[in-house]
Amino acid sequence: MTSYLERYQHVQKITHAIDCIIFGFDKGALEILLIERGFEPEEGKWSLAGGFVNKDEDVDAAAKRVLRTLTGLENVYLEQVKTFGRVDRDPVVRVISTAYITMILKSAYEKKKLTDFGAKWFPLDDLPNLIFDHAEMVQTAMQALRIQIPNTPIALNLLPKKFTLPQLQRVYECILNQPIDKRNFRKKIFQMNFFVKLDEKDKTGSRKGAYLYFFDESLFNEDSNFSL
Amino acid sequence: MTSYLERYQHVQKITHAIDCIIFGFDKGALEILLIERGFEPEEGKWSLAGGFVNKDEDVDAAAKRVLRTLTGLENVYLEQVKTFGRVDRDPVVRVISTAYITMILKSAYEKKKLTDFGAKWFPLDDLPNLIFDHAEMVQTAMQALRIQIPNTPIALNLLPKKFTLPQLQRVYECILNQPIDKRNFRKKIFQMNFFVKLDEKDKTGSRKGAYLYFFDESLFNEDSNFSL
DNA sequence: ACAAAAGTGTTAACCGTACACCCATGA
DNA sequence: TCATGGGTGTACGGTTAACACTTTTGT
Repeated sequence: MTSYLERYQHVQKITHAIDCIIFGFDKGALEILLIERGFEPEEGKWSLAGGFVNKDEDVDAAAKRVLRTLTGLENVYLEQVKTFGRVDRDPVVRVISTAYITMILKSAYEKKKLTDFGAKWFPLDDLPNLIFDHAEMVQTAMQALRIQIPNTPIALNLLPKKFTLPQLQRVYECILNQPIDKRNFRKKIFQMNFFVKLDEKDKTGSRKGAYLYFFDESLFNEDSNFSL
Repeated sequence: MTSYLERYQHVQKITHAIDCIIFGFDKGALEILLIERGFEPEEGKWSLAGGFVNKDEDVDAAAKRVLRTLTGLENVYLEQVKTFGRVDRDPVVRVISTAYITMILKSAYEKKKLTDFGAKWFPLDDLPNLIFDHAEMVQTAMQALRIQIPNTPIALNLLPKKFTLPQLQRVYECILNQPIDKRNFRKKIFQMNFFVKLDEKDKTGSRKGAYLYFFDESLFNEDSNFSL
């Protein structure tokens, strides 16, 4: 009987990458953070924020590391979307890449880091040419997002702790790419008891001002019937 | 400016595996095909059908190859579930593994191959101890399946081309793990025009016999409003 | 005073769900 | 004839979707 290690002797190893679809929300629109590629092939095109997985590093941890390096943020929302494994997806080197959806607060990251890395925000409906299969990764991420947001509160990661209902509705409209009826949207909010209304108003969006709300995690954990 | 290849010089490579959650349907119950592990560690436990991805092979192709080798079947339904990337998921060697849902017709595969590989069918509700994180893979696959089957016809891959409605209902009940009302189930079937009723009956399940149906792919492609 | 965004209820259509009996057949 | 599984329709309740006007306030 051959030993376990011997069985692995002949096995081929492959570079494993991660790529992050980093979503942000600003001025009423969804954006994605991209990095300009400074070398061939595909020089001048843009790419998702990515990196390679080290031998002694969890794949999820690699995604966190890339996020931290690029934005200075810890505890970012991260979710695996899919692994892209075509041999020719990178024309030069064989790389298998696992794509992650991530969401960051545009007010919170370290802007200097982004400029160091040549990163830039692009509105979702006006993306530049992307390298390799990164456009497909974005498509796949959007589909996954659209399926999930009616039943989980992940979209809240795009807004500050305190947010207004018009802001939240706008986030949903951007992700679903369709208008939502204001009254029906609020009706659903009010059916969930973990959206807590504050006495403060945010006046940046209108003269009248909109009430601020926050999402009570512990109430949500007791009764997580999320539906929007 | 460093060349592209130089940039990859230092990058660590990792063994990449695929593992297939192979579903089958037999005698009114869902089953999974497992392989007995004949070597340490975890000797005597069972594992999903897996294999390694070659350098010049698409990840999807590796999954197809494993399926073909094990069952002799081509054109099997295959769908990526998730990539499992913890450093310690295999205690001896670093292996990243992409899990696939697959469905095969229990009447169609080559039985001899299965015995050659030490493979065996297990009912879903009575699985043996699985190696590594394979139990988690099965869990994840079931969740993914349950979400998908109301809106896609993938569950039909578990049945022959011609099938009866009681059979199909049973498949849905097994995957969702709950009884379904017969009349409501049929009402939904009849709303979709791509389920075509034949004049033949299948008498293996009852004295009266149940009408056979088939799923018309081309009608489905025209109007794919699948809902069950 | 007016422009601009926030906030508020009701109704009709639709969909999901519950439910019980007859039918065909082989043993 | 009887036991077994196949086949059929309706009514209720809940959910979703459509819809218009008033309020607040800064300029």
